[in-house]
Amino acid sequence: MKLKAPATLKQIAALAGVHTSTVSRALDPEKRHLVAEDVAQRVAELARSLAYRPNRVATTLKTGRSRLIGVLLPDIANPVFAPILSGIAEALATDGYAPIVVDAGNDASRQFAFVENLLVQRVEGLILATVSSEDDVVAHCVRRGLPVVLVNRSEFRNRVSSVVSDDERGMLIAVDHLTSLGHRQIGHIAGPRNTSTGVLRKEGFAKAMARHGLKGPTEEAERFTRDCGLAPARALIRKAKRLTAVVAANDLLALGVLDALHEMNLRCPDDISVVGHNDMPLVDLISPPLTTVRIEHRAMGREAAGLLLKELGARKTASSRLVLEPQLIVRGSTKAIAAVATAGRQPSRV
Amino acid sequence: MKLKAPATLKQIAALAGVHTSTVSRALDPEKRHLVAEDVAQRVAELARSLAYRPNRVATTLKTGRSRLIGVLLPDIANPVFAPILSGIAEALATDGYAPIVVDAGNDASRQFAFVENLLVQRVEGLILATVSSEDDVVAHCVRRGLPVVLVNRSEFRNRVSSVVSDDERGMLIAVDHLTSLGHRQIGHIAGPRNTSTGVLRKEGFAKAMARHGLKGPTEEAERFTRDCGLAPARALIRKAKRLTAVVAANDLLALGVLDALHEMNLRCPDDISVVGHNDMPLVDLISPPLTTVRIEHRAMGREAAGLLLKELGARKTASSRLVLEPQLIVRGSTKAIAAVATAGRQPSRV
DNA sequence: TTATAATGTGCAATCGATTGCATAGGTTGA
DNA sequence: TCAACCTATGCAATCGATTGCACATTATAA
Repeated sequence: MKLKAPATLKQIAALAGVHTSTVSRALDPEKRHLVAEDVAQRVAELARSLAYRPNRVATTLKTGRSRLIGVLLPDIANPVFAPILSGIAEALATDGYAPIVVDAGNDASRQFAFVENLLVQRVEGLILATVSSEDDVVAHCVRRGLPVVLVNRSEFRNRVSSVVSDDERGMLIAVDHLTSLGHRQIGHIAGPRNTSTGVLRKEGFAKAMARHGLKGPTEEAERFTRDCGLAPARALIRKAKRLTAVVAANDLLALGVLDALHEMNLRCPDDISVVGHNDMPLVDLISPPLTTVRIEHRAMGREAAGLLLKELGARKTASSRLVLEPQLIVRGSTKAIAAVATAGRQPSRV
Repeated sequence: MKLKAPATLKQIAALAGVHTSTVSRALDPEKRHLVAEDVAQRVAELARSLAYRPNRVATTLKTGRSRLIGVLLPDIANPVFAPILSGIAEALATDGYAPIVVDAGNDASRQFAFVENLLVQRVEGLILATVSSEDDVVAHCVRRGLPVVLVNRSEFRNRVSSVVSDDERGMLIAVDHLTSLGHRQIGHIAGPRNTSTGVLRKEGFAKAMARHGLKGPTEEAERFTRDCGLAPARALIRKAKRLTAVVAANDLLALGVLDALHEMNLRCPDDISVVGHNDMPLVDLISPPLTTVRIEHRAMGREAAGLLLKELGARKTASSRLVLEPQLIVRGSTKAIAAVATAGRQPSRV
């Protein structure tokens, strides 16, 4: 298949009877004033009638600006990334940029390969949703001077900018919600310790509990998946006999908790209340509908893209950190403790 | 921020003491034989030590091949597109291609703008998941000679290649499942009539019913969303008093049906069985777990990308149409009719 | 009127890689 | 020994747009 070749500067120049450089200037809003008004008009008219679009590839070659941004996701199939991506694409589009999306997985060496590939495409910057706490990919980009913004997760060393949810605050409102319902024996299923979200939420949980003079048991999940939530949930419930509530580090882990409860013949929320994190699609539909901490993923993506664009424009920018406010969404998986007591938790526990 | 400039052919040439053209040939597997063995070795060695990567932009400018494929999605946030995208990315990567993803919405004029934007980036082809039955974007691409493959949805005029699920068959297995459970009063919530999936599944439903000598009422949803499923579901249930099952044109609509049942104090599956379509993530988790027709979206994406790559290679290809086999996934939202009768449907309906 | 400044255009190099053509050696055969 | 032929390499144009510099023309000031 052969594309109909689009118009070039040269053709317009020939038709207008001027040099290509004049055409180039006439069509660049920043340089239009260098060109006589009548010529500019004529050229603009011609360009319009020929449906001229500058060849972005040629422009990129000359100027080094590709107007492409690489986006690395750890797992496209994870529903939280869809709105992030959507927000990124939206924000980039306003400046004529477009994202190249890569489903890079969690494996560092594969990620390197993908980053190399993106660099070959001459992306101007990277948005990473993949970082672990000490990320080599980030180090690599910093070394090469490639602008990077982290989204959703962040690094501990603040080498680059990031846009994240306030993880500690998220845990605080979750714990406050539970205590206000009378819960005191609250456990936590933490995310992997090599992710900022895993660590910060765990710390946030501990701090929030401390504010109420409480201390709750914690079990760590290996990864943020439903399956990986099952084992730690079992362990948690078995160890802490008097537990009345569990806060999970994200919704998928919360689903794992529900699986564990089911397995152990415990009811949610009658025996144990459960709180998730993210408010991903469909968690309002499960049984019981999940009480969770909502994160504005779309806004997060938008902000991350905006930040990156800003950094592309600036010569040098201090890395900044944007923290979004989470919001508690109360649904059916949490319930007042009074009810728990009368609902006869002990019997069902043997 | 400034990038450390990567190595160029010229630098390697200088170091190797040969001309750039020799370096170019030495590094191109197809042309390596034109170059003396020792020189080729030396150049390859040098290239490796400098971590040389050809500047794709320059190559594109010269050869016209960008190795980028544009992907137009109607709605990134819809969970079915994640695996499609993932499959596309995977298949493209094997040939060194990468996707540029655009969340183009359903609005035709916006879609045009996005396509223009992609053309400016010199994408070599397009994968559209957006098409409506008579799609102007397709017409536009065909006119410009841009290779296009449709995925998930197709056109009625077979102007371009497509990869879709066998929609009729999907409805057949859904209806067969229900009839085997004893259902005879089965309704259908159809998708929008400007999508192939909407129309074909509706037809498939009618045909499947006819095979059993049945005829079922149908209501059409305006769009494939949970919200848009609510109203037609209400209407359907109100009109067809003796309905015992509903087949929805996709999972989101099925969720709308569940919402409607809930609202009307009907139970699923005890009062009414519900079947969805797509088997999108998490529908196994809702209450009741959704019986649905599974489509291999990932494979669909992979095949579509493969098809496009094949067409890029060929001079001229007849448009082909790849139809994938769907599979019924039986879960908790469907139940034998006998149980329905004894479960006392009439009372709860008053 | 002449020197000076301002304005509008053109020239040509450049970004980095590719490729048809030319050519310098070297080989072969008669 | 010389023509005919290979082989390996270099030369230079090219893709399309951008941009510093130079030049020509006109406007302004003295």
